[in-house]
Amino acid sequence: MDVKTTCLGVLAMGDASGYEIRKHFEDGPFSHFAEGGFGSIYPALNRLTEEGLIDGTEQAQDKRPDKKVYRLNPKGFEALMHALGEAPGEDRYKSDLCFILFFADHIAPKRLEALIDARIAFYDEKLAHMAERSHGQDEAIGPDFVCGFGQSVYGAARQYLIDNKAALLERVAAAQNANAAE
Amino acid sequence: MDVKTTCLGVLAMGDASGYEIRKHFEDGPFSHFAEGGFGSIYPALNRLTEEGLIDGTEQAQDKRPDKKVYRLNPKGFEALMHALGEAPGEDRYKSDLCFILFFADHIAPKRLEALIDARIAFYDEKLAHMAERSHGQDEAIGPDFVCGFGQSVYGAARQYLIDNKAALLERVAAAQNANAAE
DNA sequence: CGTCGCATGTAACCAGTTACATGATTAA
DNA sequence: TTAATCATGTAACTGGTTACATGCGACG
Repeated sequence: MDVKTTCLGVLAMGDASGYEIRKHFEDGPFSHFAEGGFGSIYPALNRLTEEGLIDGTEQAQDKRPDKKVYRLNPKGFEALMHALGEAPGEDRYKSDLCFILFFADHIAPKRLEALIDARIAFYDEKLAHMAERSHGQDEAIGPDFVCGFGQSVYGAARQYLIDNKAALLERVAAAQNANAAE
Repeated sequence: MDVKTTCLGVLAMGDASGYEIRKHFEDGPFSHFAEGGFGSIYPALNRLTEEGLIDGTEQAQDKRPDKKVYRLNPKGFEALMHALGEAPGEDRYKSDLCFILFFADHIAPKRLEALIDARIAFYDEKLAHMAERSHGQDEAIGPDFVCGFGQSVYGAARQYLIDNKAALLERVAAAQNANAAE
């Protein structure tokens, strides 16, 4: 799924400008499994327009820069459905934190604690943000399911960190003391 | 964390050839949070050698192609420690499956079921693989912690899919019937 | 007889990131 | 006055993927 397809997906949920699409990538429900900055969104939107999958309308705004609002057209909808029909690529998860934690025995316990606490706070924020969105029985089936999935996964990650932080810190401190005594 | 740093990390756990490093990216504990194919590993190894961070030794093998086994040297270890000391980038998670599921109401229930079942099977495999590795009380503190984290997260994801599959399928079927009746 | 595993590498390509360019409004 | 939000875009870069090139041994 490249940025182009992801933009198509955002536009299927409602018309939006490039700027607004990026906000969806940052905040909205898409943020949990897709990404993209300005430098990829604007060119993607232009290419999609060229290909006749979306239509852009310039809108002048009061006390704001003009914006171009894009709308998915039938051809674009078809293209999205086609992408949805293909075999999904594998999920990819990249985590610098895990990489660092993998070498925990070489890191100062203080730093480990700060790193883990920061991550717990991050999950707290994410979860609070997601909880306020899921107001329940609107008929958004897919978004509900995916949002629940995200909550479930983030919740488990958060809980693991909370439950195992102290033990990790202890083990690391013990190992480093033993090493220093040698 | 680029491929170079990740290679340094793998080599910190023991000497390895490029081929073996890729296997670690695919199978080993690194596979959950790092990636890299041949096309990025071999050039990375060559650059690391040029920079004097690792040393390569050619080893002839019986009935096998020769291999170059790399070893992390003190300068390389320092470089790894330095990378570990920097602020970690944000985790990034990219999921085609979530994107597809987000539009569940446009997908045939049969396909949804197949997609979800395949993913559950995938998690089963991952979890089985991880469980067999964690033989407990070896002193690998960091790997243990990260492995536990992975198990926790994968377990939650798997459980969510199992628990919510039926409800999703039902809701989608109902929505699609209502739509067809219109 | 095919294809999988071992083993290393290069070259072309491409997608996406970063930095730059511009500029008004509004809140701290 | 400083920073943030709104708003769009380009150009350079870079990192990683894909495809290609080569070749033997083992297994089914």
